[in-house]
Amino acid sequence: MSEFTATRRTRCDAVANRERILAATARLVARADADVPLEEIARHAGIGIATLYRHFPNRTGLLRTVALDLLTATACEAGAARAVGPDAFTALANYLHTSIDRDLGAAGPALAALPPDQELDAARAAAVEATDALVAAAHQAGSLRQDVTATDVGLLALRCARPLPGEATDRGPGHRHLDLLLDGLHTAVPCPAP
Amino acid sequence: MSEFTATRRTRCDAVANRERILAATARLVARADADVPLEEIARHAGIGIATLYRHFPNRTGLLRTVALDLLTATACEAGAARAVGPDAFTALANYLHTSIDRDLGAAGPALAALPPDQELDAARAAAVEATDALVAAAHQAGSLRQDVTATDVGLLALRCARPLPGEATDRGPGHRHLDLLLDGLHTAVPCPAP
Amino acid sequence: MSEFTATRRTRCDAVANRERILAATARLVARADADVPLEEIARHAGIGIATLYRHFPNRTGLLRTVALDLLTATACEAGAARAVGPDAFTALANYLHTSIDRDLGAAGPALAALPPDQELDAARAAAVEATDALVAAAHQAGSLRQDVTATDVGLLALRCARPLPGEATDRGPGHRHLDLLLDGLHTAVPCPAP
Amino acid sequence: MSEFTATRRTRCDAVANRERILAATARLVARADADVPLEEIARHAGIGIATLYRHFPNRTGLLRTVALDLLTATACEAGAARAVGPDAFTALANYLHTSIDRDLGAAGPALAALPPDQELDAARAAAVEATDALVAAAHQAGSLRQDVTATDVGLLALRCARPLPGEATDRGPGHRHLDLLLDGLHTAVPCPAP
DNA sequence: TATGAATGAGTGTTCATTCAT
DNA sequence: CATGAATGAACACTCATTCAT
Repeated sequence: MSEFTATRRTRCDAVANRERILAATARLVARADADVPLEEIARHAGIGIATLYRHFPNRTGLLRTVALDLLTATACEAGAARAVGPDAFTALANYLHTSIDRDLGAAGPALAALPPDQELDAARAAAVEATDALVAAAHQAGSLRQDVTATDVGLLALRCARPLPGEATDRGPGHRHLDLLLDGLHTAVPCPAP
Repeated sequence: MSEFTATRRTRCDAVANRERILAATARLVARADADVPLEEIARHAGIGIATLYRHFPNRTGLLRTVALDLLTATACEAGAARAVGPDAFTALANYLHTSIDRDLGAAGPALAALPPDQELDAARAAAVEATDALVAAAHQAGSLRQDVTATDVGLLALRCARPLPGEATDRGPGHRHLDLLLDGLHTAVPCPAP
Repeated sequence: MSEFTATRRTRCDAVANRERILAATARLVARADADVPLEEIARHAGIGIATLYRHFPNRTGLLRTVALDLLTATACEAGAARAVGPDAFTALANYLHTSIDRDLGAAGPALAALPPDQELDAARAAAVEATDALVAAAHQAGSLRQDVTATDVGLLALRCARPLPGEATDRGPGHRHLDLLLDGLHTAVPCPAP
Repeated sequence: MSEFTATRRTRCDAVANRERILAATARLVARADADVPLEEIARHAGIGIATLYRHFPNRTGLLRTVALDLLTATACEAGAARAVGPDAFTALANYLHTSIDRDLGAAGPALAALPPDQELDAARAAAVEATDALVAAAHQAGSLRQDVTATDVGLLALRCARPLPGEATDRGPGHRHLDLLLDGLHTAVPCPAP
C-alpha cells in the first residue's frame, strides 16, 4: 500500500499542488487582498515559493489562470441554470446566486487588472453571453423589467458578490442583498390596463 | 509684528497644507489604488514627504483622518437631506445618491483596514444613526419595504458606491444602479382597481 | 567648525554619495564581475541599498551613467594627449596607456550590454572620433602602419585594457602588452629602397 | 546476454550524454554568458537537469571538466604545431591561431573563477609548458623578439582569443589582431644593405 | 517648520541543488 | 540510470518611516 502511495507520489502531487495553489489563490484574492504576497499563497497551499513558480510563470500568469477557471465555471453554470430552472426568472436568479458562491465577483478587483489577452477575452465573452441569454429569456417571458439590461444585471450581481469592506466571514449578506435586488427587478403580475 | 504676521502666515500655510494632503489622499485613495505610495500623495499635494509626516504620524493616521472627515460629512448630509426632502423616501434616496458622490464608498477598501478605534467607531455610529433615522422615517411613511433594515440600505448603497473593477472613469453606473435598487425597495403604489 | 560640517552635511553628502556609488561601481564592475550585486556596490560605497536607488533608477541606469562618465573622460583625454604629445605616435601611445588606466576597457563587458541610447551613442561616437583623430595623425606622420585602422587600434587597446581572468590586482601586464603591441605597429625608419 | 547488451547500451548512452553535456556547456559558456543556467545547458544537451547532476557534482565540477578538456586539447595542439610547422615562428603562430579557434579564451571568464585545484593546475602547467617550448624554439631560431617571454605570448594570445564585448558573432577580428601582434613580435629580417 | 536624503524590511523572481519516482 | 518536482537562498527593486539640515 505504501508502494501505491509512493508510486503516485510525485506526479500526482504536482497536479494536486497545482490545484492547491489555484484554490489558495482564489481564496486569498477573494478576501479583497488584491495584492496578496505570493509567498502567502504558497504557504497557504503548503508548498515553497519556488514550487509556485514552477507551476506559474509569474503573478500575472497565476491570476490569469484563476480568472480563466472562474470565468469558465461561471459560463458553465449559466448554461446549467437555464436548463434546470422552472422558469426564466428563477433560472436567472439561481444562476446569479450561484455566481456569488463562486468567488468570481470577489476576485474581480484583482483580476480586472490583468493585461488583455485573447483567451481571457474569449472566456469573458462566453460568460457574458451565457448571462445575456438568461436575461433575454427572462425579458421574453416578461418576468424581468424591460429597462434593465444584461449589463446592469451582471454588474449588480457583481456588486452583490463583492465582499464588503471589513467582511472577514466568507458568507456575508450578499445573497440577501441579491434577493432584495431581484425582488425589485421582478415584474409583478402586470397591472391590467384600465 | 512682522513676527506675528509671519507666525500666522505659517499657521495658515500649515492648515492649507493639511487640507491639501487630505484632499489628495481622498482623491488618490478613491481611485481604488488602495496602496498609493505616500510619496505620491505628497507630490499631488505639492509638498515634501516629510511635511506629510509632520501633519500625520503615519499612513494609518492619515487614512483615519480621511475616514473621519468622510464619515462626518456623510452624517451631516443625512441630516440635511432629511430637512429638505419633500417626503421621507425621496429624502432617503437623495441622501444615498449624495453619499455615492462622496467618495466614502470608493475609498472603502482602503479605509476598511483601519484598526478599530473609539473615535472612528463613534463617527461610524453617527453616520449609521443618521441613515437609520432616514430609513425609520421612510418606514413610518410606509414608502419603504418593511423587511428592509437600515443596515441593508446602508450596505446596498455602499455596494452601489464602490467603483467596479476596471472602472477608470470617476462616474460609473452607480447612480443608475442605485435607482434600480430603490425602485425595488419602494413600496409600490397599489394597483388602482379597474 | 562643527557648524560648518553640519551645514554642509546632507546636501553635500548626497553629492559625495553619488560619487562614491559611481566610483564603487566602476571599481567592482571593472573586476570583470559584470553582474555585481547592487547591494555589494552599495556596501562598498558605504551606504544602504535604498540610497543607491535614490540616486539611480535601476541597475541599467547606474551602469549607463558609469559608461557615460568613462566615455566622456576618455574622449577628453584623447584631446589632451593630442595637444601634449611631442609627436603623433607618442600622443597615440600615451593616450592608449591612459585609457588603460581608466577602467573603461575593463568595464566594457558590463557596459556593452546596455540598451542603445542616443546620449550613450553620442558619447561613444565622440570617444571613437577622438581616437580616430589620433590615429589619422599618426598615419599622416607615417609613424603608424598604414594597414592598421583606427578600429583595430581601439580594439587592440581594449584587449590590453581588459583584466585577464584571475587577475585580481589592479595593475596587470596591460601596459607592457600594449607596449609590445605598439612596438609592432610603429613604423620603423623606412627601409631605403634598394 | 540481453542483460549484457542492455548494460553496455546504457553505458554508451551515459557516455554520450556526458559528451553532450560537455559540448553544450562549452558552446554556451563560450557565448560569454558566463552565468548560463544549468537547466539551459541541460536543455541544450537534450537531457533533464537531474541527469546533468548525475554526471557532474555541481556547476563548478562541470566547468572544471570543460576547462580540463580545453587545456588538454590545447597542449596537444601545441605539440602538433611544433611537429608540423616549417619553422619555429610559423609553428608558434599556427598554434596560437588554433588556440583562438578553441574556445578556451572565450570560455576564459567563466572558467577563471574556478577554485584552484591540483589537477587543473597540472593541466594548465602542461599547456603552458607546451607553449613555452614553442616560444623557446622561436627564440633559439632568432625569429621571436628576445625580450618577449612565453608568458607574454600566452597572455597576448588570450587577449586576442577573448570575444570583445558586444561581439555576438563567433568569429570576430581575433585572428587579424593576432596577426598584427605577431608581425610586431617577429624579428624583422635585417634591412638588406643598399 | 519644511525639506530631501537615508534606511531597513518586504516582495517578486531566478537558480543551484536535492528528493522521490 | 534518468527524470521532473520541490526547495531555500539570493538579488532587483519599492515603500513606509526617520534623520539632519
